[in-house]
Amino acid sequence: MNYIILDLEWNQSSTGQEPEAAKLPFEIIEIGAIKLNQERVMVSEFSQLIRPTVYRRMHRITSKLIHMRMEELERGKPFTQVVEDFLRWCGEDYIFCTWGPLDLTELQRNLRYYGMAPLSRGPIAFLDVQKLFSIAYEDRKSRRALEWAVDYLEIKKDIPFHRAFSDAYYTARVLAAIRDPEVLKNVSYDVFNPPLCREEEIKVQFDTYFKYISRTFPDKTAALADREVSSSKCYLCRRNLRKKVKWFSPNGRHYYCVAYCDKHGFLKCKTRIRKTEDGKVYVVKTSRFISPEDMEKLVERRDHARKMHSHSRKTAGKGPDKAGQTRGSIS
DNA sequence: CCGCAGACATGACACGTTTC
DNA sequence: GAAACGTGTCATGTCTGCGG
Repeated sequence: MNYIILDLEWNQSSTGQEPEAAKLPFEIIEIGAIKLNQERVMVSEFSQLIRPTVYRRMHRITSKLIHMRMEELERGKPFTQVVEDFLRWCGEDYIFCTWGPLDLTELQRNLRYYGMAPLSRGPIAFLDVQKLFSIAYEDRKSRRALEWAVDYLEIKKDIPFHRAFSDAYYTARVLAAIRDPEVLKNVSYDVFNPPLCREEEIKVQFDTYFKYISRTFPDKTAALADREVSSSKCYLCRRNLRKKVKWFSPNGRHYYCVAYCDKHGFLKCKTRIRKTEDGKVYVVKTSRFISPEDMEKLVERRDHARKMHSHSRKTAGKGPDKAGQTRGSIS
């Protein structure tokens, strides 16, 4: 399997007034890519400018960043042709790799705008090299700028940043620098097209956690009522577990619970509600085993939310409530 | 019935980080 | 500038139980 390291440059409305802005907030103006083989050795490259059809002026911040002028883009080819060439160049057996989670979403949005065939019916597995860098060299959570990672790894900066090809090139260098093959197993999913039915749902086991991306539901209540969403299952035993800490939410967007498995210990589930473009919702649930200490920390976090809540009630008199601690009603 | 709180919900922000 | 994501705080609500 090859690695296709993809980077896009895009432009946006300079006024924010264009009616197209709702359909196409970002217009892709350049595609750059590097192909690595199975051994992560560079075997091919792709670089193409795109002649814009929507935004005829370069946004001032964009132009400052990518050092490109509209006149240069006139030499570009139409988006549809460039994408066709690009996908042909990609070949058959590959996985997309990008710096950060945005590029595949914007690529698909542009494809849809031009009425082209979608890359996929549902979610697309890809490697977010920005995330892999964090897993390999930092705390798994931080997200660094590409140049930061290049400096950290002492990769020679022989071409300027912020052009599609050069950023794809540097991203490929960072990917190739990651030694531990286990890190590459941390695949991400672009959910521009969420799963529409049970069969399309994503269930993946990673080294230290399990990820579930649900099909879409009409609303949040329906999503939280679903058995698969609300369950706390040991992903090693495949058994449903009894909850020690029931579902609670410190902020209304994330939900947590802790269950206990006789064989594997405390299992923490974290559920995030995501909105789709057409107003539906889907759920991303991750499960991981935690230590008894971390279990205590989570309980404290719940109780802290409770305390903050009641404290604000007291100090504010008849006034407003604070963030509650169990915003959901997952059973 | 009213007033008062606590518990439970939820949306609107602000901040900090990244992408272009 | 605009968008996305995570985190946290603030400003609104509703529901329920208790005492009067």
